[in-house]
Amino acid sequence: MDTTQRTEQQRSADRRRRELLEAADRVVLRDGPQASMNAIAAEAGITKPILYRHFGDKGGLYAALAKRHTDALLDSLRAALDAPAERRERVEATLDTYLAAIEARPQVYRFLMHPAEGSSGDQGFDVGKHSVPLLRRMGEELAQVIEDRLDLGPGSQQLARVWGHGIVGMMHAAGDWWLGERPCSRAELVRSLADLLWGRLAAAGDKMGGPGF
Amino acid sequence: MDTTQRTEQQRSADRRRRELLEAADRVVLRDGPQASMNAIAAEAGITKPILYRHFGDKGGLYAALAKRHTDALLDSLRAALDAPAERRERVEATLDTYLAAIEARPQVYRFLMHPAEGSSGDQGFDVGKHSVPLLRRMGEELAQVIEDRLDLGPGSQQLARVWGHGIVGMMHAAGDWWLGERPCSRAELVRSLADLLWGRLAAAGDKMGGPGF
DNA sequence: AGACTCGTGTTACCGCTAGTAACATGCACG
DNA sequence: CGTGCATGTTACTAGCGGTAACACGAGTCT
Repeated sequence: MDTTQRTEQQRSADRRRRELLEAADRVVLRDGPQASMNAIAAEAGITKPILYRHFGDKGGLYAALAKRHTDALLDSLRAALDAPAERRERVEATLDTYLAAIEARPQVYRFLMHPAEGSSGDQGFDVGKHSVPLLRRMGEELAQVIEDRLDLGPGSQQLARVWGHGIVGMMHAAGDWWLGERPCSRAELVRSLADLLWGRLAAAGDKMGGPGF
Repeated sequence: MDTTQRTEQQRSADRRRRELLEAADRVVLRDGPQASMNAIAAEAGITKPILYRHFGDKGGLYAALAKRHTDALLDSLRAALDAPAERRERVEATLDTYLAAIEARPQVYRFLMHPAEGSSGDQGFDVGKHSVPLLRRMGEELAQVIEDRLDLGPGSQQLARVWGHGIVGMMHAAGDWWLGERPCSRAELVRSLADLLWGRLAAAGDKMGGPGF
């Protein structure tokens, strides 16, 4: 009875937890990254302390919420990355998948990327410790794929990690800028970025005299 | 006399403004991005409303403070970008300059990159509107250099802008990750990133059967 | 001289936030 | 029946960004 009861309660708690996360999701979709704990609690039809009992603090709620979307996005990216096609096509598909995701749900994207966690405490503040986990996870994941699939010679592991984080950062910054200004279509952006990764920067000729950029 | 008086007052106000900015600088260096207006006012030996009379709101103070460091960093980057050397060397010098800067003053860097402006208001929240200005400025600047110096054929302006923001994002993300984990020396990181930009990703061979990444 | 303005500074407050303590209620187990 | 235990509430703290209202000193006009 003890174990059954326990699982029963556990399941109930998990269900409640999921409900709360969905409510939080709705609020974030509506209000963006500044969604307050009060607003989320109200949306869920309860009050703050319950939220805190479930998630500890705002960071905990943020982490749980972020994990959902991050996992979902990473699944899509993995699928694009593992599709049966040429390397260039895969890269383009992956870029396009990411860009389509941030285009479809910009509010969620903002929440994930710019949590705006400026609260008290955190006096020590180790640099990079509170950095956005989505970018890091994408970077590490991509690094793994690169290392697994590419023959990079000696020092391949470190090279792959640098590239993983670098490419993810490129995708992120370009996407952020593109989302704000919409200077071109998604396909054009994808193609331009892939061209950059394919070495067109180094291959391009100088425009005028002297050594070009 | 009116004009003289006016300039006198203006100079006095400017001096005070600079003093306040330096105090803010000190606090940010000490407390990181969560530096509060109260703390900055206390450091400057005054109280909050004066700060607000000078800078309007926290965003104004942030903007003024950011402009200083951003301008300084951009000057360094321009210098590295304009040095008389081969393209690859310039790229490496620029990357190294940026990384050296964030390595030397990580707190300031965090303040510039992650301002954590989560306050009230801003209900509308247009995506990308409040994005980090340093990254954008660096991206635009780099885009200009690329467009000026490289022969990219048709659509060169858009391509240059995409690349500018993409490269800056790559540099930023890789630098952020590197600063947190320190997995290698600065020189190694610079070399790896330059290799990425030079197309080694596309040139690398597959490791096992089937089409590689 | 006296009144008037203006920049500089203060205290005391508002509304908001994250987070918590203390108290109430329902429900299963001995 | 009473005893835990989870769930829920109200009411609070401390601190934030931001502001209104008041006070003082210096220069100016009549």
